[in-house]
Amino acid sequence: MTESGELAPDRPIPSENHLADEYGVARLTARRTAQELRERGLIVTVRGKGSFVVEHPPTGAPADDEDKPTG
Amino acid sequence: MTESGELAPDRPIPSENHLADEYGVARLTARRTAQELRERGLIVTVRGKGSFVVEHPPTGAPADDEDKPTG
Amino acid sequence: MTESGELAPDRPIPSENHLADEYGVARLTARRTAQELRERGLIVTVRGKGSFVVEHPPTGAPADDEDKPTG
Amino acid sequence: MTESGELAPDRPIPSENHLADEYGVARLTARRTAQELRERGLIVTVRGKGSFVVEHPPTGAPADDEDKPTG
DNA sequence: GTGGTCTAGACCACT
DNA sequence: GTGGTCTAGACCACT
Repeated sequence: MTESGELAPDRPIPSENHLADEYGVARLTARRTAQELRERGLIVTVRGKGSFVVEHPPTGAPADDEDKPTG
Repeated sequence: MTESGELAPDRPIPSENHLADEYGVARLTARRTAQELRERGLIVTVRGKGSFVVEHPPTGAPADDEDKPTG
Repeated sequence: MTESGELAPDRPIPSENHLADEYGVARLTARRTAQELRERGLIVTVRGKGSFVVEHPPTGAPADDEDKPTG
Repeated sequence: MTESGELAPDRPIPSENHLADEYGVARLTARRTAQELRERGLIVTVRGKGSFVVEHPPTGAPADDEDKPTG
């Protein structure tokens, strides 16, 4: 999983500035990408620290969409 | 008034380092909190000594917002 | 008035990142400088836009230090 | 020169807090030690960064004691 | 051993 | 692509 520059668990992903710089995109674009990964549960973000790959990502239940069943 | 962890007049509040440690935040964040208490007149800060609770804090007139009524 | 690098009214001053880079200081330090100019009424700051020189700055009456003479 | 835990050129020396912790002395004591090394030209200190060992320390001319001869 | 201020660098809110 | 705020951690001023 880490052979071709992919991300490893418990390692910080490159910062928003770095990603923006690296891929020649706007910081907002980098931010949106991180936001999407976060919503999918693939990374967790800590203010002032960075974003980190989660070890066991969920298989399809984003935090914001979950619906507690009444029964 | 001091039974449940509340602050007592003329007693130093926990230091910035202690508060940062206690609440798991950076020292700068703890400093900002102290700064707010200072602006509200609730504590006074002495360099090299600590911050102290004032005995008779203002009842609702922060330095920048005060409005002297005419009547 | 703008010949030797001085600031012009209604023009943004260099960004915090630029100033930090220019003078070799941390961004927080550049921010503190801007904060002082703001408190003196020399610039106004708009989030996401920048800081701008005011046209008619106060002539010497900072909010906290002003002393109305009786005579 | 680096065999028994001694300091290496261009490497930061342990911080004041670390030294104080390591040797069980007060921070003030650690600070005074660093100050003496600084006065002897053995280390240079950068605010917010740390103190660094100089490569070619002077052989006996501390910065504060030097006397410019008039002749 | 406290509060004061700095470096470095991260994400956040907004335009 | 700006200003806002945070983490982490260094030395400084003072008592």
